Amino acid sequence: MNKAPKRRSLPPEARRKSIMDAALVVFSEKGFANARIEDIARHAGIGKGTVYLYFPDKESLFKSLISEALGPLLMTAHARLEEARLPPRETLGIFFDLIRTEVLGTEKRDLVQLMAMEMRNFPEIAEFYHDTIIRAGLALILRVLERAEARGELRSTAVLKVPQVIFAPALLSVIWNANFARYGDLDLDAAFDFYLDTLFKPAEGDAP
Amino acid sequence: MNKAPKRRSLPPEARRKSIMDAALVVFSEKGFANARIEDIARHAGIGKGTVYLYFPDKESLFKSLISEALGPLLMTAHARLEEARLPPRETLGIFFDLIRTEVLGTEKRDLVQLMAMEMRNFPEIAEFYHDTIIRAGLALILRVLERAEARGELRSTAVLKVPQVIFAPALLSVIWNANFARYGDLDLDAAFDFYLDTLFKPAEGDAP
Amino acid sequence: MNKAPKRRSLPPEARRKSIMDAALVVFSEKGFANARIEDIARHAGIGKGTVYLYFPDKESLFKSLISEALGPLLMTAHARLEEARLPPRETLGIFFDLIRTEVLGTEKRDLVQLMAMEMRNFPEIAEFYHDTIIRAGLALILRVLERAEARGELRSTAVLKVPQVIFAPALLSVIWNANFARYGDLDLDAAFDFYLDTLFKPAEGDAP
Amino acid sequence: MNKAPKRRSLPPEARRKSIMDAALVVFSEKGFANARIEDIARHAGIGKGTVYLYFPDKESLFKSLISEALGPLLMTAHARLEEARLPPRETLGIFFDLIRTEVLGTEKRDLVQLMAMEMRNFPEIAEFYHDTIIRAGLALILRVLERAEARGELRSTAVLKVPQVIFAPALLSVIWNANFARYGDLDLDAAFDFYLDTLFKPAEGDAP
DNA sequence: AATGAATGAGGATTCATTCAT
DNA sequence: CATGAATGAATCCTCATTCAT
Repeated sequence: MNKAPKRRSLPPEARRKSIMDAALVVFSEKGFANARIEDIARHAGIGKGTVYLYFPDKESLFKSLISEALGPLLMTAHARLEEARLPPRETLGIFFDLIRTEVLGTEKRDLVQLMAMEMRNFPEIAEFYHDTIIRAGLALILRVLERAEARGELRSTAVLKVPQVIFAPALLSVIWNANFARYGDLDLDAAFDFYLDTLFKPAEGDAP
Repeated sequence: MNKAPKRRSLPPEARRKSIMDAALVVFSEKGFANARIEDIARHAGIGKGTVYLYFPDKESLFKSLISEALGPLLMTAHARLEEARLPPRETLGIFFDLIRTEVLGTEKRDLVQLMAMEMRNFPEIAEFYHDTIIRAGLALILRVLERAEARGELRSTAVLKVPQVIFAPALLSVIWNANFARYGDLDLDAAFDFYLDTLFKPAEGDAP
Repeated sequence: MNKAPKRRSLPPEARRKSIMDAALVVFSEKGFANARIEDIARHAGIGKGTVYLYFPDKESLFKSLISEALGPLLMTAHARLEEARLPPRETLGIFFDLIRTEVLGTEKRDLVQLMAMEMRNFPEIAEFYHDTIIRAGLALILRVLERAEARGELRSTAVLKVPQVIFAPALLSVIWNANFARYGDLDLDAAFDFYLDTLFKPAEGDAP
Repeated sequence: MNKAPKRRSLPPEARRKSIMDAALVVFSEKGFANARIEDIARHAGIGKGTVYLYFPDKESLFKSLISEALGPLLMTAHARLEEARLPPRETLGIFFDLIRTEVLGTEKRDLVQLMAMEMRNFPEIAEFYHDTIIRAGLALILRVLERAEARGELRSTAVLKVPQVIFAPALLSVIWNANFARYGDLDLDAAFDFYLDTLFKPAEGDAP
């Protein structure tokens, strides 16, 4: 005569994943402070208490979300860009494509937006993100730019002092779409094209 | 049923201002949700209840902060840029200077950061900001870019489809400095130089 | 060069009265707990602090209101009823008339309603009211009823055990009109007629 | 960011009931405005927050209290009086008995007192109460009185214009006992007897 | 393991009261 | 005398967290 039919579906790792998926949705929509654990649980189709079997508290859930999802990001990029020894312009083109398809085109976009919103409140996240992703990403980009400079293809050396600016359009896009989508989307392709068009001189030997 | 010490002082407008100043500090540091009215009051050197003599509630205080400080921003820019019929590149240079000195160099920087953080939670603010500042700002920039294009000075016409990208470095700077300042400031001058260098062709008749 | 034009109109006793008038209005409308001192002050056309020059606190104001207005009530009645040695039925008729014109027809009606509402929260008021008004009023009525009984005019001696019931229609009227006036007023005249018609037998020697 | 002991126990409907019981006690004692949710919780032997699991806010709790307890009141009366086609005097006698045993003799008495106190502040309650109870009650009584009149048993037809007066002794009793019990209870039996004795003529054919 | 009822710390807001002007 | 800006105690309500089932 069992009364509570105790669901027992997902294996633990999958359950953990489904909670993080739900958390991404809810945190993205409301921000950390306004997201209620109960909402996340409901989204994941589980009870409130269950969340605490997988994460010690709300903050941990949030931090896990950020680090586990954004961590692997650069791996791919790095590998793919380093191996192919393409001309800088093509390399950057591929990089932009990666950003577009691997981040902005997926729900990871929401994570980036979340980070921009909440980093201020979670310095450890900022630190983790900086040490793990930013630093490596900037180094990666910087190497490409320096190669371009070495080949005399860089139109302005100023960019070597702010490699971060390469990420500006992506950041802009995330923030714009999160807040102003209803007034018209931002044309990300145009933004990337603009960068590619202006950053590099035409390939050697092209028309003057 | 209460006691109550006392303290008379500031004229009402000054008091209101001092509350908004304190609010900017506290909201910037903690974000809207984590800022306690009592903190703001203490920062302003007044009692909790006094805040409510000047603002009906926490949200109003926040919104007033945003709208009263950012509202007048574009006025100046617009006036100054339109009157001076300078070449596009110079015009944009002045514009960047304005951003640097009037926004990023002042505490308004914190407001922009606050907006980027909280707009998601306050759609009315996003709307107000879009209608009041963004739209006008984009139109302003677009006119400059189109003038440049008409003069054949634009290196890539792609930017005409995303005038927002002109603001990307400023946004990046705000977010970077808010979160990663301790890892080294972002070189905003270099970013602006980079834009100016690559956006425009050398003036007509210059050396090839 | 005076800046504040310091009003200085009413003499102190009149000022005190005007505050109590305002208090009656506001307390009646909102009840003690929901009435704000500031509302009362505004009603009286004075500043908030001025109220405290005449009453030490909100509760005192309320109590003064009750006791000073209801206190003198019975004086009149007593005097008028005792002196005129009319038959009981006429005496009670006059008494009902007094209630109608001196209480229910004036703003004192609101005071009675206020009392019915707030006595529970102010036992001292209940005590004062009981000792000052109720006891005397019941004694007065009881004497009339006993005179009627002595003359063999009382239809039921049960009323001698609950003289309070003589006041029931007045109380009912106050509460009904305070809460249900919009659904139609209560016919107070009919209620008093009903009492007079049923309480007493027809005068001695009348037709069977 | 919180701790939390525990305690499991009552089934939900019982828990809800226990909160309403506690609420009746506390609201009756202090009135709506002065009752603290925490007091009610403590009375019910539960934590503050638990109240909010069963009622969205203080006002809802109060309104539920009123409507759920007083709503069913008339059902009984109506049924019992209509079915038994007794003479008017007996019918009214039964009605008074019902009031005495079903209302004044139970804690519902406190509810009536609460209503008399708070209706002013909650017009919706007044409306609900009027539409649900009062109207039906008055119609019920009126029918009895009219039957009496048709049978020539009514001593004064004035009562047909204020059937509310039939409830006056009950109301008086509630208010008296709530406020002046310590000075001696009101003799409710005498009051009802008085009404029954005077309202109706002796049954037809009795001695003159 | 999973649940959700129960808890109480935390923070927004109100308003009686004081007192500098 | 009069004023109303300033104060902070008091209370409602939310929601992260716990734990009996």
